[in-house]
Order: sequence, then structure tokens, then C-alpha cells
Amino acid sequence: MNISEAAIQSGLPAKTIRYYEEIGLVAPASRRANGYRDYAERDVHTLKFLNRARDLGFSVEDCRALAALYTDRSRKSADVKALAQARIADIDRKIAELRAMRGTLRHLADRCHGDDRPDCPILADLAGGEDA
Amino acid sequence: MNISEAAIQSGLPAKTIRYYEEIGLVAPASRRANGYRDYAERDVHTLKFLNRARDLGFSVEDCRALAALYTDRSRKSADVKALAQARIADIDRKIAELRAMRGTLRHLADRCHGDDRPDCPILADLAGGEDA
DNA sequence: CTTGACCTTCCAGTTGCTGGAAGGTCTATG
DNA sequence: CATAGACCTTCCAGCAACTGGAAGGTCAAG
Repeated sequence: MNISEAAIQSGLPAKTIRYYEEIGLVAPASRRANGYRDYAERDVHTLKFLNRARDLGFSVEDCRALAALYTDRSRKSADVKALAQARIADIDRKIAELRAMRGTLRHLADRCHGDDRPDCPILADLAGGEDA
Repeated sequence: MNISEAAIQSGLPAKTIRYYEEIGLVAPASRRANGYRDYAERDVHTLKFLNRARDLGFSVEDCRALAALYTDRSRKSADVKALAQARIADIDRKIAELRAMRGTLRHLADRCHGDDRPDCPILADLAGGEDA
């Protein structure tokens, strides 16, 4: 099948598929006589795998490792679990960070009357930063 | 004061200060006879302002708007509040997304025994994606 | 035979910096 | 006065992970 069909079936844009090939995340697709890339079911399968992993927030490098583990029949599930848990820890850190930001912004926004007058505690805080 | 001192006082790396000047986020610093940038207290004040806004997750473009509002004595606090609220909405979306990822990963990691055996529900899910 | 939808490659841009090279300047010390 | 080392300057490259677009080849339909 052509790249656009593989794109539809995998959920990844054609551009992204070419990009993954370029950076070696997937093996180069086989080519037809006319130079067009030709995808089989299992290629689409791999692309879907990557799409799902990326959706779960794994970096491209993580995906490279996951794909290697996936095709390694003697892999240890512990290795995969470790990747997943590291990812969860990343997410927890990120959420904590966002919550802290949100708390500060909420506090500032609540104290800002939000009308036509110029005085604004949000700007005052950004400027001074002493009474947040 | 030199850029390194401004960096220490503002909390921004010297590289970043030059970068902000380059993209027009801050006005070009005045120069001494030898070509060195020279910073005054109020420049540092502006840099701190930007540093804090960035810490709260405002994009550089948001910062540009905030800085303009900050120096505009006739600004409406409503304009600033709108920016802050849009930021809060962004954060909420991001947190929801991260929580969803986390939930899926947690579920998968919990079901993976994480030992030396090769079978792993995490990879199975990424591959098939039917039983998450 | 032409139109339009494919496909190809390559190059540039995105966000927000960060690192490094090449070179000028300043300050302290021998 | 020379020199070492810590500043400063500019410019160029690169990070993640694509995305958009240009220039050009190919294919199927009418």
C-alpha cells in the first residue's frame, strides 16, 4: 500500500512516517519500481505501535528502546516496566509543576478585578514578586 | 553592570538575556565604550519580570504581551486577567492529558510482573491496543 | 492530453533556548 | 610589560519532533 494508506491505517501523518524512517526509528520501507514506498500490514502494525507509544508520552528515544524490546524475544518484562515507570515519574513531576503554576495563577487571577481600571495584582506580582 | 551580574540578579542566564534582546522581547541594552552591554536596575527588574512570567508557563509571545501591558499605564486589568485565565485553561488541559496518560501507564505497569520473563502486557497493549 | 491527486526529495521553520568557536577586553600578578 | 584567565562580543549549530512548502516525477480518469 502507498504511504497515504499506511498513514490512514496507522494514524500517523505521512510526513511523520517519512521522518521516522529518516531518523531510523523504523526500517526503510521497500520501494516499488516507480520509487514509491510500499507498506505491508506488519509495517502498519509497527507504525501503530509507535503511534500509541508516542500518545502515551514516550519520547522518540524511548520508542526506539521499546521497539527494540518488542522485537527482542528474550527481553525481560522488567526492562519494559522500568521504562513505563520512569515515564510515570516524569508525568508526576510535570503534573506537580503544572499544579503549582496553576495555583499561583489562580490566586493572582482571583485577586484581579478584571475591569477597565489599570491596576492589576497579576502584573504587580510579576514585577515585584514579593507577595505571591 | 555587566551581563553576568544582570544574569545573577535576574536569575536568567546571560545567553538567555542576549536571546531576549535578539528577538526583541527586551529593548537592546545600552553599550559601553568597549561594546559591553550595560544594565541598570530597571533592566534587571524587567528581566526578573520576564523570568517570573516564564516560570508561570507564559510563552515568550505571552510575555511580550504582558510586558506591553505592564508598561502601558492605561491598560485594562481585564486584558491581563484574560491572559492569565487562558494560561490556566491551557494548564488544565495539559494536566487532564497527563492524568489520562498516567492512568493508562499505571494500569499497564501494574499488570506487568516485571521480572526476567519476556511476556509483558505493556508491549502487548502497545502492539495490539485492544485490551487497554 | 490534460487535470488533479498522488508520490519523491530537500530545505526551512517552529519554541526557547543552549553550547561552542573565534576573537576582543579587562584585571591581577610576576 | 607580558601573560594568564575571566570576562565580553558575534555568529553558527543543534536539541525535540515534527510540519509546511517548493520543485518535480507518476498515475488514473475523463
